[in-house]
Amino acid sequence: MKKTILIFGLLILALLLLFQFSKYAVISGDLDSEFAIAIIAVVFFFVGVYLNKKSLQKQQTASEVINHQKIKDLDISKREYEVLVGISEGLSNKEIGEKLFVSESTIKTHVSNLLSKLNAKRRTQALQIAKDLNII
Amino acid sequence: MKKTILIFGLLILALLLLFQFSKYAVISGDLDSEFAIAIIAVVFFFVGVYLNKKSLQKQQTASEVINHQKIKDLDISKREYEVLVGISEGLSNKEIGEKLFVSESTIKTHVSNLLSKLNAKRRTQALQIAKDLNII
DNA sequence: AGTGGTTTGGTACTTTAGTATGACCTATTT
DNA sequence: AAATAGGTCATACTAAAGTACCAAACCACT
Repeated sequence: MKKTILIFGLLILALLLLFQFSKYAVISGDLDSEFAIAIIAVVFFFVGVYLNKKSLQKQQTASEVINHQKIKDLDISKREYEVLVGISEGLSNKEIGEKLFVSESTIKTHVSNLLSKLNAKRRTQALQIAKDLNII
Repeated sequence: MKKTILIFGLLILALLLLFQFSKYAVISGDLDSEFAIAIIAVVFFFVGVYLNKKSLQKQQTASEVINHQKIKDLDISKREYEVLVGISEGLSNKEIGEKLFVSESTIKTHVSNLLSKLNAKRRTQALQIAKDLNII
């Protein structure tokens, strides 16, 4: 938040400087007035694009970026998370085992632990919960 | 696509008119030059915001709106789709049956048909495929 | 060197999921 | 009226998924 305010302040300052600079450049005859206006138009156009992108980005991060902190809070280990990813790819326990080079038994253990940590009864429910928590 | 080009054309035209108008307004003394520049800056700022929003919207609609046509193409019936939604909510066959007021057997039939229509081996894979096709 | 957490893996078991098949009912279409 | 498509349900079966419990190996850390 503080960072945002700082960036905004600097931006406004820069724009005012550009404004004043182009005004004096035109007065002193170094710059064509139409050209100066065109520069200002282009600059403000991109400022609009930039600010809009920034504000939209923030809305997205809330629902699309995975929440690593939540994973830690739930005590989900790296291996368990890899298994969760395998589940989300629609793989069977056997296929996940082949992907991670371990036995199906191991995957079953991980899945079972994962389900209790996510408070889910089935792998499909685990997916739904994981999506809700933005950890997948 | 044609609509987009039309809007862009009209936009550029309007901007050029604004440009010319403000220039003559300044020359004729009806308008202060700094004020005119400020108007242009503001207008271009919002043009930037608008265009950016438009372009980002299109990227989202492609991946977030469900594709009803695809559902028809895959011959997925209303009931089967309801079952698919149940699966995506992490429900068991029995729970889906209770939700839709039919027996578990019926759900099993629907699921089985759904899997073959989606070319999936498991319900989790069906979810992954359904998301890929934007039908869920 | 021992402790704790993770990973691995097995056995034995219960529960869901999924397949195959057949049957019946009901709209809709031909 | 007969065919068609969708929905319903059952039985019987196979295949996954999931639970419980145990045990060994590994790594990081003190």
